[in-house]
Amino acid sequence: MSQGQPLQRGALTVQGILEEATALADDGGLAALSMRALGRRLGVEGMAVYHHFANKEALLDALVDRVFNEMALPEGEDWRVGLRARSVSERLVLRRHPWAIGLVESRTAPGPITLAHQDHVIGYLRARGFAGRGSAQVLAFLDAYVYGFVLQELALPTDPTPVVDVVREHEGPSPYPHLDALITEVVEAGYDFADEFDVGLDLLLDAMGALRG
Amino acid sequence: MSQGQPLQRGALTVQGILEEATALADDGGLAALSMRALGRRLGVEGMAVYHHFANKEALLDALVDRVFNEMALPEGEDWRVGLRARSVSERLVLRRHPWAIGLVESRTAPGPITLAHQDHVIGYLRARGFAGRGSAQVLAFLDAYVYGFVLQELALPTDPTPVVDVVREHEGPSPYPHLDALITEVVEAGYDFADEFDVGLDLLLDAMGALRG
DNA sequence: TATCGTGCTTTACGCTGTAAGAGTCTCGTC
DNA sequence: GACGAGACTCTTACAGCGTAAAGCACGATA
Repeated sequence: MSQGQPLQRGALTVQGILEEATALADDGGLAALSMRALGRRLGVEGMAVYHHFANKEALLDALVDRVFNEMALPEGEDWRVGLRARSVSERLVLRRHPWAIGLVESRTAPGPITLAHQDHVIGYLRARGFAGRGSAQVLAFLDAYVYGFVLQELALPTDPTPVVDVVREHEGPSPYPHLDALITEVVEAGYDFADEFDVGLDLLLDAMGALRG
Repeated sequence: MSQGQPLQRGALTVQGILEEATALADDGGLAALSMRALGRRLGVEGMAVYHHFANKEALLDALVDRVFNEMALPEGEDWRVGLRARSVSERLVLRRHPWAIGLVESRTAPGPITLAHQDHVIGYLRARGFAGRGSAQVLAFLDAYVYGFVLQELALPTDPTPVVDVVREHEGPSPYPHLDALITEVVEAGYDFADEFDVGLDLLLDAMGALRG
């Protein structure tokens, strides 16, 4: 699967293609994942991939599905502990593959790995006192929080100084007085947005108790 | 701004371009928004747009920023009521422009409208007992929930029957027993995922009280 | 009237996904 | 061993993409 050297005939496998496609997207974003670039990386012409996937959409479907394989399943008796671990893992996986969350929006047919993952979580919750609808709600609300938080993290500039400059770049009264104050009080006091994930997660987990039984 | 008829020289404005670009993306998704298609809709060659926006990225930046104009700002004394109204509006706007949430991921420099919106919300929260960090947390957690929920809504198939078929399409024991049970108990009893938004939102708003003062 | 800048068009380049067809290699069967 | 059938890959081609560069036409200014 390494770059450049041509493969033996038949050495192109679905697994291998998915691995290289993931690596390609991880490195250069979704835009870098073209069929030709993927072929190049596999030591093959781009069109060769079409013998293993009907079209690019099918490849992307499989890619998204595969991401769920990396997410930890909830474990242990205490559902708060189990769900927290799963959510933490989910966030890390989505940060590792930033292209995945952008793809979710456009694909409406969950793959087998995704279904198996969700099936497991639902079963886990049902065994711990969450009734039918309650289990679905807990899964949906936690996922919503994780997806949304990661989305904000990805949109966060790696270097905040230009934004800070924009907020403060003015003469006379600031156009964004409250953001200005927030920067002074919080951001400049060593605030790390990533730390807030656990805070919000614990608040949400506490709230989920109301959906039990 | 209507389709087809050529414009007078100079009739192409930033506002007009943004309006048509939004309509184009609303209708056919982000993929339908090409510079040539946009020009066609404006009665102009695609390249003409480049006299008003440096490149497509700049256009997309402005599009995302403009979306924030449609979101209601929080109002009233009761912060729970004010925030709930804002979140409900935010969700509706994101559903109206499904392409917007996919764009957020890739743009790290918030525009002036976005900044003004956030500034207002932070000010609103500060005036109602949320200290520096607390106000930032409330905004982040609520947005995370709304973004993530809408993301799931957009990924939801408009017609769930094919997914139901996949879950149940088996001989012998179901590969997804808990999802199968969930469908029986909940989905087939007239479950509407959209209704869950308010449930989760109220739980989260209750939890936000802990960040006050 | 001559000049200039603005706003739009034209042309061109390298990229994209993928349809169609032409090889070529590997098998199972006789 | 010969042969037919598939499976697999490559080649070619097409329409569309973002956008650099240059050209053209008009209104305002000198």
